[in-house]
Amino acid sequence: MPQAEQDRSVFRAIADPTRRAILDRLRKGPAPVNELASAFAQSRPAISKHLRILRELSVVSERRQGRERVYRLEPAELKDVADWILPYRDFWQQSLGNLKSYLEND
Amino acid sequence: MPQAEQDRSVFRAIADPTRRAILDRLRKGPAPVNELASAFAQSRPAISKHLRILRELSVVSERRQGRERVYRLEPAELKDVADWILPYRDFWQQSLGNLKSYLEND
DNA sequence: ATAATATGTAACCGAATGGATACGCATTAT
DNA sequence: ATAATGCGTATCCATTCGGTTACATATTAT
Repeated sequence: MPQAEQDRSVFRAIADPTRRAILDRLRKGPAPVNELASAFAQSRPAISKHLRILRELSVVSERRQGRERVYRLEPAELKDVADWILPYRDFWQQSLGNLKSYLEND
Repeated sequence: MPQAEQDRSVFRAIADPTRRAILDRLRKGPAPVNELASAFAQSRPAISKHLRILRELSVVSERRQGRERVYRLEPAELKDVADWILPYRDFWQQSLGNLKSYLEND
């Protein structure tokens, strides 16, 4: 039986906590690899692999500057996540509403 | 060297497309396992395993009803995802703004 | 009582994941 | 010209993942 078709969506990209931390860092502005890697206990090649995944999913872009590679956040693809989560918002707002009326009517 | 500490966050839960589809289905209302499983080509035990992961992360709850187990969406934990994605929204709104002014001023 | 139904779990398996180390290749410094 | 720096890639390895089939257990139907 064939495996489930590879899920190369941005949901996989943000499943890893290291990659989320990289993205969080890049929100403050572009950064070269060594700076990104210095924030983690892992080896630099490990960070390179994470960056590659983020690159391939277009969540970050890279531009060469001298011998450095400066990475920049490209959040457009993250919109898929925001769009997916959106309808669920109604649910926990509704739950909050239920709690509110429960507290008020009791 | 120890492996990365297990990421048992809801981000892992929604990384799998089958689990996202289960959650999407449950937005329409609670459902027993067989009904959930009938939507997929996979075996029922495979779905049971997905449900277990969602259960352990409190993204769904289960109540026994006769010999069925009815699963219900518990979206509170999904708020972590919504909270995480929120600051990125500013970025793509900003990008849209840049595009808009580019189009207008050219 | 027995059979059928609904579902979870155990055991197993191949592929993917995330890490490490070793190496190669540009680019910059000396 | 040579050394040092920055970073990607190749290879390897253990663990996790997502699937399967076989089985166990509880509930309902006959």
